[in-house]
Amino acid sequence: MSDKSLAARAPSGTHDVLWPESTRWEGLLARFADQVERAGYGMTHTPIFEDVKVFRRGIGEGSDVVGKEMYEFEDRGGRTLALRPEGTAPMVRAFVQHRPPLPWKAWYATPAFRYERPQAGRYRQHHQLGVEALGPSDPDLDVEVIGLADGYFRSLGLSQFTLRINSMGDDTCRPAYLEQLTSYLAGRRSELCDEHRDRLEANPLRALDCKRDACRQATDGAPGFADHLCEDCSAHFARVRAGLDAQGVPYVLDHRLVRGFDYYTRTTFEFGSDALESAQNGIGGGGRYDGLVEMLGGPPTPGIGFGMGIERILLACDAEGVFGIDPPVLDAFVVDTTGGTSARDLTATLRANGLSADRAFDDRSMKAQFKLADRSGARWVLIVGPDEAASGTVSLRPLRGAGDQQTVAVADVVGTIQSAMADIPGEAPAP
RNA sequence: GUGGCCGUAGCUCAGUUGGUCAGAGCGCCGGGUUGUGAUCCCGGAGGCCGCGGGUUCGAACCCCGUCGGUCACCCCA
Repeated sequence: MSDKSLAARAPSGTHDVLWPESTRWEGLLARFADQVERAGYGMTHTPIFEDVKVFRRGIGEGSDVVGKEMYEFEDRGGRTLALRPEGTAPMVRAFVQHRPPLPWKAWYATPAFRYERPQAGRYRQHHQLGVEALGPSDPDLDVEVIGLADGYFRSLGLSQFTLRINSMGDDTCRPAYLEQLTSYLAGRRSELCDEHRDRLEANPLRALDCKRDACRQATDGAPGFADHLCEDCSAHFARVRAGLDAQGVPYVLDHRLVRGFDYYTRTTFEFGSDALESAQNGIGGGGRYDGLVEMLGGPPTPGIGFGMGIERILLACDAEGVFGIDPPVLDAFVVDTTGGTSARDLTATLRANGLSADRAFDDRSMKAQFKLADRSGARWVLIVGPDEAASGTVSLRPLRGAGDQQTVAVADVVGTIQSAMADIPGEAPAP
């Protein structure tokens, strides 16, 4: 009995990742782990939900994410929890709780939840990869973190993306800048779009990032943060840019770059795909958050990190035609037309000897079994028909590449395949 | 959350101002004379046309609602 009112589909804004698409996810993860671990970052797991205060205090009450996008709920014990809307605050909370030695360099892969109107590239449950580096205030660390993101994207084959960077100053220079910006905008209050006219005092920075023409024009001559940094912030930012230049990491300065979380200080950056038509083209972003550890109850500890969205990276890869799905690969596929017992035992033997092997079930026709063998990407098909069964042999037929079909004794099957594979560079089975 | 567009077999889609229109390609399954896939040929299974109401003699095609997708805004990964 089917029940159409019970829609058998994932909730709005969520999605399943089936094979073989999932192989891309695995590849993405493996590549990321390889790159950041070579830079000294260690994999870190934190809970998928936290006390809601971790996000309220960390990301900021005024942010859209906290204000209207959190999956907040009360558990049976009356605790108010929230599914993590991003990765940094939980990581910093874990740091404050455990106080690992500095510098603490960690990476994560996690789902993130935000209640937004779904769109292509924007999901209510999406997945992020990221790193956090706590301890040093050294601008060279900024360069390292940004460079890791840039290098990772390039290693996937992506090239059509733009890195934008800005500095948002610190407690020393930000108040003065905000004052200047506010008074500048106040003078042009009537030119701003409705929304930002109302929010001018609450969050003047937002107007800089507005896409409407009205705000665009009104803010064209607005003072840029980069020109109003204090001495320390200015020197820091200069060193970051020099480092990126030295490492050949291309970027553009963007004084309109305003990130949505309250915890950012000094360096902020965003990677946007130029291959994606959609407005949802941000594939990664991050920045320094020198005050966040304190906000979450820890000792003054600078930090910087980035997060990137797996779904959007994949969309960008599709748009650029890179990092495609690897075809399935199997060492052997057993075709058995004698009832299946040979297939049963042969696959077990092959697997026990480190080879990958599969077979058909339900006693299908030889033609059907061969089609499955072909689809499996198997290098060899092991055929067991009446003749082989009677003589205790197996016919070994290469499905891909050169070679003739040969008949070998059952006892020699594993050895024959292993030695054949040893002749092919890079295809030797795991010991 | 606001506004626009869309929702037909597993996938991509065609369906004439509502009346044999429930279809195609791909995929899947089976067969092509008794042991060999990816090509080719033949055949087959699968949709109450997202769901629920309404209008009508009659709706996949019209109206309302709802769910989902998508685009822009918002915001971000």
